[in-house]
Order: sequence, then structure tokens, then C-alpha cells
Amino acid sequence: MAEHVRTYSRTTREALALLGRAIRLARKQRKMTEADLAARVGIARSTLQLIEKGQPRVEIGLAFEAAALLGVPLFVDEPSRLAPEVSRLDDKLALLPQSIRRPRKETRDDF
Amino acid sequence: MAEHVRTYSRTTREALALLGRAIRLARKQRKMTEADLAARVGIARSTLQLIEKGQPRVEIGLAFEAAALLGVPLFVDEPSRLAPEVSRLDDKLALLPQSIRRPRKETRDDF
DNA sequence: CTGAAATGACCGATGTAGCGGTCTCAAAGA
DNA sequence: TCTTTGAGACCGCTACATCGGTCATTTCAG
Repeated sequence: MAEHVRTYSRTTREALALLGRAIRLARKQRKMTEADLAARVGIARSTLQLIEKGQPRVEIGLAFEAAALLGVPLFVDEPSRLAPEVSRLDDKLALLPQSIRRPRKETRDDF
Repeated sequence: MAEHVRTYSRTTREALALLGRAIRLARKQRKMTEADLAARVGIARSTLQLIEKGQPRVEIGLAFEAAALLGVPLFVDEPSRLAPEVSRLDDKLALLPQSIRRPRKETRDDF
């Protein structure tokens, strides 16, 4: 019952690699060892190694936490811009129907 | 031995919220239901719900995969810019020492 | 209006990620 | 040089995330 041979798109793999590299770079620029950073984030050193390697199966919260602690930008240049951006998306979401209706499932196969 | 009451920084929480909202918005703009997108990504609907809610403990690979499938930008405007950016960081990393040496652990507490 | 469908919430089983440990190797500092 | 220590790799245990259901509620299309 293994069957966890999940595949990831190229974009996902590269985005993960980028995040991992950014974390490693920021860590070294701040002269922190793996053990240092791991302790700061509150995770095991082995887990940090997986994050820096860009492994897909780490918890997103742990990876983001490491990035945030080092000042690696997450989606926006400045953390202070995150909240407004969330609000902006909420506004756009409010304009859309809350539940999406498939227009007609047999739009094409009803002949 | 539970004690997994992990805390996350404000930045992490907001970044997760932003990613989740962006995914939900993109999904609705493309008129896809939760079940649709989950099937496409190859995950359970319940997992997608956690991702859209911005839960910290989901696998980063699954969240990125959903975003990538919808065209939600991950760190760069265009997916094609990911690889060059990774290379750029690799170059910068090559200039730094491979192992970071704490200069002197008691830089501050040696008096 | 009305009912089919989408969403939100919840749950038990099970595969697995994180932990923390060890060992080896490399490299940086004295 | 030599030796300390950061980093890479691996491993077993355990808590927990994912899965895939169910049920209730909301909501849009006809």
C-alpha cells in the first residue's frame, strides 16, 4: 500500500529549489550554522537540511518559518505588505460566487 | 509526548493565508470546484481545503503543486524565471564558505 | 422555488514526516 | 600542519497529515 510515488511539476520542483537556496544563502550570509538556525526555528537539523534541499514533503509552515526568520521575502518584498494583499484577495473573492457551478457537465458530450 | 503546539510567526501565518487565498481565487476564476482541482492535483478534497485555509502543516509540495497548476506565481512572475534564479543563488553560494564557523561562540558573554 | 451540487466540517485508519541520534568526511581556523 | 566542528547522510520511533469517507448547510441554475 505504499503508492506514494507522487510526482511534482517542474515549476513546483524549481520553486522549492529556489526557496531552499534562498534560505541557505541567507543563513550563510548571517553566519549561522545549520544547528543554529534549526534551534532558532525550533526544528531538527535534519529537517532544516530537507528544507534547504527543496524536498517537497516538508511542512510548509516550517519552511516559511525558516524563511521568515532570515528575512527571505515570501511573495512580497516586505512582510508588512502581506496583510493588505490578503485583504485585497478577500475583496476579489467576495465578488465571485461562493460556490462554483459546473455550467453544464455535458456541454460537449450530449449529442 | 504530544507537545506539538508549534507557534508560527505572523509573517508565516500571513504568507500562508496569502497563498491559500491566491489559490482559491485562481480556482474560482477558472470555474473549478474543489473536487475538480483536488483531482487534478492528485490530492484529497479535504487536503485542498486545508491548503486554501492556509494551514501550516500541509506538505509544501502539495500546496505549490496546486498553485503551479493554476498559474499562481511562486516567487517570480513567470515560471521560466525560476531556473535562472536558482542558478544565480548557486553562484552566490559558491562565493561563500561551505561551512560556517562560529567566530567565537562567546562573542558577547565573555566578560 | 426547488433540488442538485458545492462547500464546510468532521472522523478513523494508515502511511509517513519530523525528531534526535550517530557516524563520516571535509574544511576552516589556530 | 593538525584538530575542531560544520555539514552530509542515514536510521528507528512516534506523533500526525493525508486520505476518503460522511453529513449538514449553503447556494446557485433551471
